[in-house]
Amino acid sequence: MSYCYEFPRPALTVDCVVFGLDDEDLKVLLVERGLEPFRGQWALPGGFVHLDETPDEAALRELREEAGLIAVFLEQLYTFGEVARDPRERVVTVAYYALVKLSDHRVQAATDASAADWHRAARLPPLAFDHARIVETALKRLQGKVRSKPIGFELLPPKFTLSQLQKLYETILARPLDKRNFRKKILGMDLLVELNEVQQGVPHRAARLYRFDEKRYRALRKAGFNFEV
Amino acid sequence: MSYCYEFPRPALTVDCVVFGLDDEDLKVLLVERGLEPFRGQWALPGGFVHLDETPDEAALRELREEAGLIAVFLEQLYTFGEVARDPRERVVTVAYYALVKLSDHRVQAATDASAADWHRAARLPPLAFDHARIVETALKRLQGKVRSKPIGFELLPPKFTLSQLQKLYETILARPLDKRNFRKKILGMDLLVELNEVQQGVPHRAARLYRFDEKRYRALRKAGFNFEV
DNA sequence: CCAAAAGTGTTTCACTTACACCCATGA
DNA sequence: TCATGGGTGTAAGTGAAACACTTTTGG
Repeated sequence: MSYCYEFPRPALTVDCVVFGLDDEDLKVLLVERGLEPFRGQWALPGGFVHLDETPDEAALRELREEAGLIAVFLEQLYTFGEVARDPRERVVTVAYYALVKLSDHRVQAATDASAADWHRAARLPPLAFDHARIVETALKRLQGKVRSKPIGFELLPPKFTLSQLQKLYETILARPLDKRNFRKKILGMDLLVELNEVQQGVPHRAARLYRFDEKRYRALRKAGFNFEV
Repeated sequence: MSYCYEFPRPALTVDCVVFGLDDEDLKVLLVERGLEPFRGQWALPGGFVHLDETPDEAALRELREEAGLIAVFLEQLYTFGEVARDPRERVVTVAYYALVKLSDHRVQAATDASAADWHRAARLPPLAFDHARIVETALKRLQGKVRSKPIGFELLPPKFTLSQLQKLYETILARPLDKRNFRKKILGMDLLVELNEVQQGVPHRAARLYRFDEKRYRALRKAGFNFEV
């Protein structure tokens, strides 16, 4: 069976830049290509948009199929449509970026990708297609968004310390922040719940744990509050 | 002749939200549909992405063909891909927004649209497809962008008064601004060149004319300057 | 007791906001 | 001379940035 149209159509795909954060760095999830072109090279997880799904759904599905990831923060990034971005044929891709808690997800390389692994966002290997440019765009977007929306919490475990949070911002924004000013600002927003728990297993004074108060954020935002770091 | 593929493909289109500003209001360019579906209804200018052009190029081409517009500010907005957004078949559209100087462009209704006209952005007629949602998204984006980038000037004639500029921001942001503070802030940015000319043909004191200094903006931006209204 | 990170306030400066009157011009 | 918008400065408040030492804990 084949599908025929009066005019030629570009193929439509999705590609996902999945960010995770570990103790050292901001990471990006890459899969090793099993097929030509760019066989053996690293690429973003992604694939074709089916007729019965939206691009959003296609992105979620690909993340599930290629990396076993579910229920992550996902946002459309940009649509890349250079005529020659795929050497085989005309392919337009809707790019997404996603945030996952690395603490949850040890990635299992899944069915249609031969391997999936996390790479330091700051030092990625050469990527297939125009994926390097997509990652670059995603990083910029993340840097902007993380300052104006509390999406950074998607990268942390549910309970975290203020130092972890600060390090997150320092890592993503690639600049140091003042500890006292940071804590003042964050705590002043009244978005964190102070837990009666402390960090475990550290070889020094244990820090207090906090959690992000999602409901409170929604309430404040309704009342005109604007998150800004 | 027809084009056959192993798997079915969504059609890919572009749609443009073109903003213009006249003495009263922010306007959006709409075309009247000559064909089913939604025949006779207003819609955004747009059309199919050809195989030999990028979505950006397709958007520029459609603007030229449908409205006789050229060389405008154009930026990709978002890709809309709801499965049922077109009742005929699966169509994914890459939406753009554009800014034009209404002073230049009296729109000529062009070839493949039966009519094109400007409508108040705040009170649009019912639109075909999901175009109302696209316009809504474009308006929000414009409101954000106009504050963080000096794109508002694209809506004004090359020479303009500070009152015109202020009115532009008040119109787009839909809130009043303080005259003295506005002038202080804008002039303090050192982005406007004070011309030795004044407004003509007004029945009261003529205001001084300014122009936006594009080169200066690029230089300042390189040096870390951030436009913010 | 030492190393390592946690936790904590104050001052300074820049920027934002609020606010009201006189001026120039054409009709 | 009148109506209409053009043009101007100051004071108060708010938020950002700079900055260093003490505390707690495990090893």
